[in-house]
Amino acid sequence: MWLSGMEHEGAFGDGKWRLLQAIDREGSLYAAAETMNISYRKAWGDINKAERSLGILLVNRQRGGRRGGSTTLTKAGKQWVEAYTLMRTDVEHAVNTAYKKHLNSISP
Amino acid sequence: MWLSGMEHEGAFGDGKWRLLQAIDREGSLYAAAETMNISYRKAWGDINKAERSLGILLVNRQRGGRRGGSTTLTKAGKQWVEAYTLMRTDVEHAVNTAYKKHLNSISP
DNA sequence: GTTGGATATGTCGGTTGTGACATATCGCTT
DNA sequence: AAGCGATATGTCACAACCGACATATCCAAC
Repeated sequence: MWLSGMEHEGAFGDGKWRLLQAIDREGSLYAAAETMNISYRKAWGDINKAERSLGILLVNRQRGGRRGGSTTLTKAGKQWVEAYTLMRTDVEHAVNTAYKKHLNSISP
Repeated sequence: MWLSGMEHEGAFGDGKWRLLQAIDREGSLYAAAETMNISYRKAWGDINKAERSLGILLVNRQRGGRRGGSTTLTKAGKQWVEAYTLMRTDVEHAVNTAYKKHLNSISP
């Protein structure tokens, strides 16, 4: 499952969803990218695209400082993750049910 | 919505679904491709991919003859279209409901 | 056996998406 | 002021996908 809009094609999906969760755990985009085995550049691009697509500020970015900086979820970001998680569960369940109901007996 | 499998990525979706319906109406792949404004080559490739992905013979192909040939849905093909249509309706409804329930109040 | 109109299929060039590389920037700490 | 470790961003090459073009093949009707 993923979301699209009129202007933004792959606005949000499970990849960005897991990335946001990793940011929440790690406290930085850099560390989150590492744990997901993707380049920092990609992670950064994904977050930006998600924010621009959704029109929601998902993360607080902190540059510089002793520890270089940090990235954390905004309140709206946490809300979004929570809501997406719930929707994802509902949809997954519905798809499973519909699949079993209609296609399971036909498709090998 | 569309279906994928372990080995086949875009196995079946609304495009192929509409193509099968067009074949059922027109009685030939050639005519179906025309009404959908896609090349015969693409339509042919799509049908083949769908059949190989699903492991189901969806159409009867008839080559040669006075009228050149024809393509019609097999019984299994009609069953598949019917089942996919039902599943599609269920999923669409569930997605709408889940979206309104969880995301509508958040996303602009 | 020739024709007509469809199916069948290889190939190739353009388009788009995606990630790696390189580099700039920031600000606390020392 | 120098260093460090993170964020920020332009660029570019490569892969993967997709459709257009070209061509071969089939067979009932005549």
